[in-house]
Amino acid sequence: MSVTIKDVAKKANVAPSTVSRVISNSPRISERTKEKVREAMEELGYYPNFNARSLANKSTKTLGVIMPNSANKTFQNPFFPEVIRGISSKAHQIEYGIYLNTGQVEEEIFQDVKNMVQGRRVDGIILLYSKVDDKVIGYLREQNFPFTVIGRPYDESFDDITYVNNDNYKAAKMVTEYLLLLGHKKIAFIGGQLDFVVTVDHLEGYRHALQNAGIELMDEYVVFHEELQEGGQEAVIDLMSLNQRPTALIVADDIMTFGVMRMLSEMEISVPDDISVISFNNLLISELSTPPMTTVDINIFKLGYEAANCLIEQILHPEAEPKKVIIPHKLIKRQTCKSILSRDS
Amino acid sequence: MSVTIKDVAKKANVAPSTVSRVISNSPRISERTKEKVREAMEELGYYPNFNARSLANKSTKTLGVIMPNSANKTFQNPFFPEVIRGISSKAHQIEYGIYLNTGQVEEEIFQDVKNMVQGRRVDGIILLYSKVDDKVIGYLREQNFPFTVIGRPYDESFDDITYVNNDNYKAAKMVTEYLLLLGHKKIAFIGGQLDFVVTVDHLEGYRHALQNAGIELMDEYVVFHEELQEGGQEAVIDLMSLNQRPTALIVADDIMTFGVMRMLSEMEISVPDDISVISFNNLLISELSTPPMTTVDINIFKLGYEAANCLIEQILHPEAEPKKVIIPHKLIKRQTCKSILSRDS
DNA sequence: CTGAAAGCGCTTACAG
DNA sequence: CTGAAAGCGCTTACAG
Repeated sequence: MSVTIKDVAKKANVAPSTVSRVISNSPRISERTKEKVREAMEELGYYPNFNARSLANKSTKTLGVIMPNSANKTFQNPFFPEVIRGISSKAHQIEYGIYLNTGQVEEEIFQDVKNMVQGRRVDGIILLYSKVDDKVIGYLREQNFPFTVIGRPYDESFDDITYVNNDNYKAAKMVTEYLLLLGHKKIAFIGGQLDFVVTVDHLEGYRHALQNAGIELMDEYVVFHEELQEGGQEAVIDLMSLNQRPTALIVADDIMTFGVMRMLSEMEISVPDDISVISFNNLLISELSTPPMTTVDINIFKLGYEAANCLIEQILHPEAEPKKVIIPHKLIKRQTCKSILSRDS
Repeated sequence: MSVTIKDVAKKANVAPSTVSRVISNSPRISERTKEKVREAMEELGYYPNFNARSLANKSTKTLGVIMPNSANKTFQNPFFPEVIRGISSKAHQIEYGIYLNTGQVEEEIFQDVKNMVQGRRVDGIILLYSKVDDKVIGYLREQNFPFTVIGRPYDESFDDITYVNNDNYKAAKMVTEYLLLLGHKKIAFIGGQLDFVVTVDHLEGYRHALQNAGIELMDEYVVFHEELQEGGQEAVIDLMSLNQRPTALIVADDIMTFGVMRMLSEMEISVPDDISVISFNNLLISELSTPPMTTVDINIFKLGYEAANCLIEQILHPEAEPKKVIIPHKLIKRQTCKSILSRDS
């Protein structure tokens, strides 16, 4: 029922193979014939069938995008629409599409990836998360299937993996140093899920900054929470119940910070007068907290864009060297951090 | 290089057609043969090639999901991950995949849709938005391609369109009535983009509620803003500059409410003591505002789930009647609305 | 219950 | 510069 290459061929009085060559704009076809064929295509409203093309070509022109498990509330983090916007922006440029995978649990995701890869449903894969000991990464490597991860693969020995990341270690270190400069010594750290590599990196940065400043790390000051929203609130309760309340909080994610600030406000602890808060990501809504939060911009859009870029490179040049791209971060000072130097002196 | 049906056939000593039947679990194949073939598949690590299957089958087992234009900041609304989670949940059940489209501008989206449809890249389409006079809807209708829209198609004459929606008119009416009951008479309305059908419906509900209460609608109390975040803030400035300041605000979306509350706080107008605020959507983060916002839960997940459900129905039974599914909404009372009856008496 | 053959709609050596 | 033919990896009437 759909118009095929044959219909066009008949109409234009050429062979189907010629039509095919016109579609791919082969230089071996004369301009006159091209004209003729294009007219026929126009008149008949011809559109190439994607599956036929993919089958013959062994190329799907689509990128697989794997989200973290959707059972987790992290899924609703506006981080994802924004990375996807970045990916999609690059993909569009070169006329690739996006096949989105959102499994509920890890095993489901793993099976989906297998199907995508072996079933040749996509030409390459972008992993939107990077977890400690992730089966998916292992599988993709052993299949030698093009993929890039957003974040850093946990295992250092995986130096053949292309990834796009922020320097999360450095960002966390910088943030801690910033608080130290403001006179804070009791700095707590509210991290995300411990099996995400980013959490590990943040923690390291925090640790080293304290160490360099000669401040002992207090275990009670370091907490991790799975659920973004509730997590932030529980963390605050824990920390504020301590004898030695922290004077500053480093929070893994802006959304979590909303929970943190809300809880603080319920306890009538004022930000930044009583406590400073700083977080990561600079989501669009992060400037809408009251007061607007100080956070680290990680350029989410670019993370996505570059990931797509690297993946395409790999697909086109499978033999090229793996790339490691670091997207710069930037401290966005707003109103949740305050110097306490005056207090002490 | 990949294992094909032929390889399996050879290994299992049967014809390729038999292997194909085993894959589709045809009842006409004996259990013994099935066993044998499955073993061979297992040993060889066979996975069906998706494109070949789609081509022969004329079915891609994938759902196209069209997002609103990504140039707009609405794109980052956590509404989208949540609908997608709903869609994806249903899709997974029946082993369908999701092909995600995110054009930057309307024309691009329109072209993409054409390619998806004509190129048979997907079996059906879910539109995640519903705009006044949308070309895409017109096109899909005329192509007689299966699709469902989340929201309500603008043109009433399009009664052949399947959609999943909230009763946004009723929700807005209820919200207004709730504020009236609390004693508010000066109620302002901060709507979203006027070319989204949901905005139109909200406005109608607001209007009728006021009318029923015998309160004249003041034009200055009705504002619309495109950009979610800045929009909310500008709106507040406009409204608070009026001689007759409103005592209550109805805001189109929770994210916008963050902007609204932030601005109010800067003006040292206290919520809910000086002004009540109520909004729509009940995003996860909506309970993290300070104070936590009163909002209308629209069950975003279910909106997505049902949309996928309806679409699948259409794909499987093209002749079935179009469906109109209304997902119930629910007022979530938190802490941004306050009765002002005491004041007056 | 199973096989041989044609077909899905393209692409691409091979020939001329 | 163009065409005829084989092939991509499946499915599905048709036969037996």
